[in-house]
Amino acid sequence: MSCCFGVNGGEVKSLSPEEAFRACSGGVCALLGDATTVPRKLQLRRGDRLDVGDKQKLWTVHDGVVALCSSLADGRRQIACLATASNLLCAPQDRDGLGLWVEALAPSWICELDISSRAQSIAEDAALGAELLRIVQDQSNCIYTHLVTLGRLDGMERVCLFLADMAWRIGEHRVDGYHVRLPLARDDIADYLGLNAETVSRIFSRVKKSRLADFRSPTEYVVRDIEALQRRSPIAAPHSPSAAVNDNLGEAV
Amino acid sequence: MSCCFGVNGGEVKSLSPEEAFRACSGGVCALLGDATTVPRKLQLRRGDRLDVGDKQKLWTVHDGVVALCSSLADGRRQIACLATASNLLCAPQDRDGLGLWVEALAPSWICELDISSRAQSIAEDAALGAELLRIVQDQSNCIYTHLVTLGRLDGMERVCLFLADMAWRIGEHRVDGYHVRLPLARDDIADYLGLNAETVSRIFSRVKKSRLADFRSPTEYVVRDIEALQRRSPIAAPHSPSAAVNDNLGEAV
DNA sequence: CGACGTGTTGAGTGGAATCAACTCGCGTGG
DNA sequence: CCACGCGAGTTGATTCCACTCAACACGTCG
Repeated sequence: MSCCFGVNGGEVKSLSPEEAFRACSGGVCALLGDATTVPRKLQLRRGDRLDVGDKQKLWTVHDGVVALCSSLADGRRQIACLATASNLLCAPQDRDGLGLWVEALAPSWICELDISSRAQSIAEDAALGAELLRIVQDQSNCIYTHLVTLGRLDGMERVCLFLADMAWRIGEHRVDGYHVRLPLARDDIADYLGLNAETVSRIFSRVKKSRLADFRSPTEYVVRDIEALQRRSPIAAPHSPSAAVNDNLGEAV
Repeated sequence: MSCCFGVNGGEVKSLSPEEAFRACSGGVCALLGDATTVPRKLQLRRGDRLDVGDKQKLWTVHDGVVALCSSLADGRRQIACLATASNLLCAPQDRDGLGLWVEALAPSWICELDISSRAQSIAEDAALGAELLRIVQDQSNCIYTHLVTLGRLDGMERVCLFLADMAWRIGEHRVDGYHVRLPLARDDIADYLGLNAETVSRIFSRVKKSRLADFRSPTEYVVRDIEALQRRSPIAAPHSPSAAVNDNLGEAV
């Protein structure tokens, strides 16, 4: 079996099936992978896209940031879901008028599993089905929360929620607060939050001025009081400890 | 087993277990219901709410309009998902800071199935798990599309999408076009579309003026050219024939 | 009849988008 | 070494869309 593949022109590290399978032999991959369904381990550069197509696929993010994206005919883009290290991602089915793909927003390592070929197993193996159900539900929860964010929060609330969430997810917790290296560009943040890049930048400035977060550089910020940041948004960050019941952290890998 | 229940003060028709089971013996209810898991058939009035709680529940809408709602502490409400006759509804798990409930937006008949007690069966019965997976995925698709709507469509686009969708779902197709009796109030439409009631009303007026739909009364409109209405939105209506692949119409009941 | 709920319309405001100018860091090449 | 171009981010001026608040229209029901 050949294991070389190109991803929209991106350079993708290729592994032998054995390496790939060994590389990701925990969690879902262990449960779903077998001799015929080998997880593809992919190295993605920022901007690399993976087609969703009509196959049922599953992605495990090992490093970086990967997003579930759609775009309209005129180019408007909306990011529905962000996945960082150890998160799982699964895609809804493509719909008319809605392009749908998975995109790396930063250099990333991910593991792709095409479970279409396992349809038979899923129909027969209850444990497999239950695990898949849990994964789809987790993602559905995540999208649900984000829907409310887009429908009812204003710019400041969305940005504070985002900054707090990123601090929980990828921040380094030191004595003086959470240190975060933002791996996303302003455009990407804007497309995730349903805003535009200039507005995001402006709100970042307001956040800095109000001392809710301290931007050391365009891609680095420090949050001294994450509770205060949280309180600026009426919704709890999906990955905060208090909301951790439903996330899929720690069960992926 | 007692089968009398009150729903937030609403008058709820009570049926004997036998009646209830017989009333909804097709589709999911047949698959999931058994002697111990009897579907509750409920009659709801506009405004009646069903708690989601931490149980895994499933609702089949037989008549009316039922919505999946959340609200923020300050009262802002967002409707994530609308279900009309023969649609299925399942709820994500409740999350911090996000109230979550199922609400009838019009007088409705629904069937509620608490499948928590069947957890064991789900873990063992692959067919059951696969069916549940399909249901959750369908709903996830629906929420996903709506997320993009809220994130990237302007008021006019959202309203035209909504009007076209309702025409497909509950409109009566006559020679002169689709005749629709809107079962939702302006407030509810607004909370679904992430707008406010006055804005919805204003846009309805614009739609009428531009002849995309003809409002005969506040709750009745006729769409002569539904394709033209569709084209005003960059997203296809989830329940239009062209997007029907993913809906759950016809498989419920 | 008047009260009430629901929907419509208008005036004014505010928040985010658009368009444009500018800064900054970085890599390239003269 | 510096000039230059380039991409990313910031900031300002202006516009536009949707929200807020308020008044009014309409149908229903006591």
